[in-house]
Amino acid sequence: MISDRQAKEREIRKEQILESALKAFKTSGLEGTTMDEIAKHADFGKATLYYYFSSKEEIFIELLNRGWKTIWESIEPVIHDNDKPKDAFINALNIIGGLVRNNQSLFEFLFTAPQKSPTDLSEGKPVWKSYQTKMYGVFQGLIEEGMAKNEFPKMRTDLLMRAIGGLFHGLFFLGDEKKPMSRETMEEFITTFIGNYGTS
Amino acid sequence: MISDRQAKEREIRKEQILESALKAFKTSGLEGTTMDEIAKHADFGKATLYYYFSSKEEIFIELLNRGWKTIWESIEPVIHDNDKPKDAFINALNIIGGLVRNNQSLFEFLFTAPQKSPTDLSEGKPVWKSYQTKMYGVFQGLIEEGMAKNEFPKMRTDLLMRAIGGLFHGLFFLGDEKKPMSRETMEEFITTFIGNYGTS
DNA sequence: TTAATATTCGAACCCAAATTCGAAAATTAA
DNA sequence: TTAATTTTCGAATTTGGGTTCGAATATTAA
Repeated sequence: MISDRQAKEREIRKEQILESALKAFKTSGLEGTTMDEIAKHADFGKATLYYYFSSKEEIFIELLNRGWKTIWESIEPVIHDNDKPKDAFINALNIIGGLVRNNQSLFEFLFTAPQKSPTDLSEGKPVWKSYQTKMYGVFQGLIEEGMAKNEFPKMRTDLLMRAIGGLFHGLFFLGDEKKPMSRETMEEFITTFIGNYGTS
Repeated sequence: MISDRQAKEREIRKEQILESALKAFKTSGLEGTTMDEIAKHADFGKATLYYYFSSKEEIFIELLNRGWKTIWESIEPVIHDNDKPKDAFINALNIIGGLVRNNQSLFEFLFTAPQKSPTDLSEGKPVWKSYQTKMYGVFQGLIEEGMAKNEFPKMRTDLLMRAIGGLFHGLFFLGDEKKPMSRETMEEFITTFIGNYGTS
């Protein structure tokens, strides 16, 4: 037995825990955060966390899964709305930029944490990885089309990917201030570096 | 009493340990690496590590100190060898690129690890931080000069710094392959994105 | 060869943090 | 109101991993 409302409340509590984990991550890093810390933020007893998640790892996996799902579902529908690959590409970046702006901590976690996860003991690729892979695939495709149409400078696709990825990452996550970056600023930067988008 | 050769041997063993720590870091991340792991790589007993370093933290601090010192000392002498700030800037990047190419793991550690160090319990800024600060200062100066001379696109200095930093980072450290990047490729990329360096 | 010193390491020790237990409290169903 | 179920958490328990101890072993000095 489990009423509809109950399920909803349970979900809310899960989210509360996830947010708390994020706060903790922001100050203590991935390995550094403790269950106590999370519990404190969430205003639950430590033991209660285990009623909702089976382990600390599961909490972070869940954050990754939800986060990457969000990214993918925001990107996917608009990816083919443009004739020009470069437009599609920049739109997609802008969308992600919007998400980041809305929840800086979450996306910093998404883009930073999975680098060195000793978390690879689990079976099979985790869900979030597949979203990430799909996204990279789309971007790579757009770049290749874009190059074919001379909308991008011609260079090794993977390297251009890296460059743009690094650029994006630098804009949002480097530096001390970590102030959110306006859409205009970001767009200006990306286009400045990538080429003359919008000035045709 | 401690003979000259003895001191030298001791230094060699320290380096052996530092290298091992780096290997361990590469697979397990900063918090993830254990003293056992390091000891295994270094082919020493765990306890022996404490004969050479007083703690695990000290090992990584030492890596940071030596690494950033190397960077600074490679950059510093050539930073004023050019009339054009942009030339100086790109030269400096190339120099760092060369270092990275030579010891990818070390520099990945240098540029990645210090993000979230719960290691800030120690007294005063660590030595490496000062080198890092000096380096950023120099780069910032070059960018400002460069902008004044219209060698760089005019935009907020700090943002341009981030962008270039991200670009660099992306080129060397993003992607799965992590193949070293040739000087030519890197130079081509940086100049493609930053402007028309070399094609004047 | 012997004494002093430097180096190594297996075996504790210790502690922080993840996880589990068992029982209370709160909520829902009857 | 009572029984069943869901939720909470304080108090163990366990575990992994950093650090220390004390005794060997190796090296250097005399």
